[in-house]
Amino acid sequence: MENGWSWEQKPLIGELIQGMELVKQLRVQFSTTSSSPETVETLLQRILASYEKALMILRWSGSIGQSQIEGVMAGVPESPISVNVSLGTDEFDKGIKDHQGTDDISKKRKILPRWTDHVRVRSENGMEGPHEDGYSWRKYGQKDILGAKYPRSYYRCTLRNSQNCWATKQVQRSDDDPNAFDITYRGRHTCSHATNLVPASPSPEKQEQKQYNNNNHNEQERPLDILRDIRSSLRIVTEDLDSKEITYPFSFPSTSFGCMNSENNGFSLSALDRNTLLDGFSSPFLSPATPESNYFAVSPLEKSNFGGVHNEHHFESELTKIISANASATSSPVLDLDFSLHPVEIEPNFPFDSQPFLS
DNA sequence: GTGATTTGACCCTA
DNA sequence: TAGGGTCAAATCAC
Repeated sequence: MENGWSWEQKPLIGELIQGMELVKQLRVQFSTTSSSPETVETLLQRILASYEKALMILRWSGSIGQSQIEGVMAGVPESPISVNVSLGTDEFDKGIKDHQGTDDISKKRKILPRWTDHVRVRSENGMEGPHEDGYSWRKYGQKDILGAKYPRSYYRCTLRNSQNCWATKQVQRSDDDPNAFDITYRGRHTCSHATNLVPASPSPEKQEQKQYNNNNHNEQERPLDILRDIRSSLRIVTEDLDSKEITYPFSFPSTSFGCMNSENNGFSLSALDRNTLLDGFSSPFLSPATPESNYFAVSPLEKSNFGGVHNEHHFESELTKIISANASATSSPVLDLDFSLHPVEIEPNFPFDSQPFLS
């Protein structure tokens, strides 16, 4: 990055300003007797989201030390599932480049857009079965990888032919932890499988998430409870920090929101896609509108922020900052951009109510 | 019989 | 040219 601040400064400032605005609103809410607890909680969540993102932006720019981040990350409970997201703009650019000409149906290797979702999944029973991610995959190959103890398996969407869905994933058992699987998603699902899929016999994880989603759909669970559940169902992996590989619960809606624009040879989001995407983020943190994921999502206010982003690539970068806690941990492809996310969390006892903060 | 998996060969990229 | 990704025939499972 030629300038550590040039590109992320605006969103950072935006997040901080928004956080302040929300705090002011919160103060007003506190001062009015008519405000419901839900309203206050919603505002709190949006504030948290803004500050989390601001901190992430700072972290990307190297302005915050890892130790500080780890400090606020303390206290995150463990779960069998962890998500490891690594982002690379090289991959993204490559994806844009590679996708050119994918319409030709030659027998040459199909060049998929190479944005990837790198996920590490841990399986407590050691079985290679933690890969339920809402999609149906067919294994089409296995390969011994140089330097890897275990072979890499290749899967593609079973709806490849019927719905022309070219999403693939690679699953490789971790060398150092045989119970862990590194899953790399390539390409995006264009099929409708995920939203229609009803697993015949869902795993406990699935059942748990299903129940969780039902709660979301019924909107019976209070947002903070949801947030607490998300935290309790996720494990933040802090391993491998030396290699700068970050780990953070992170995902996108499974809904396909992007498309390649062959005219300008770039990644773009159609108006419909944008709406679809943003609608998926329409409620604070969690999106009942989206069937399978639990999101730390963009608040409605942030829609306007997105709207202010003129550069589509930049818009995409904004999307990568959306933190998601997906109980299934593997279901949502993520752009593989070349910067790293680092764990960020606001301390639960952050003194929002302190006078200096509110003033 | 149908669909999924395995596996060796082929092809592409770096 | 080596290594990784995909194809497709053979095999397996239901």
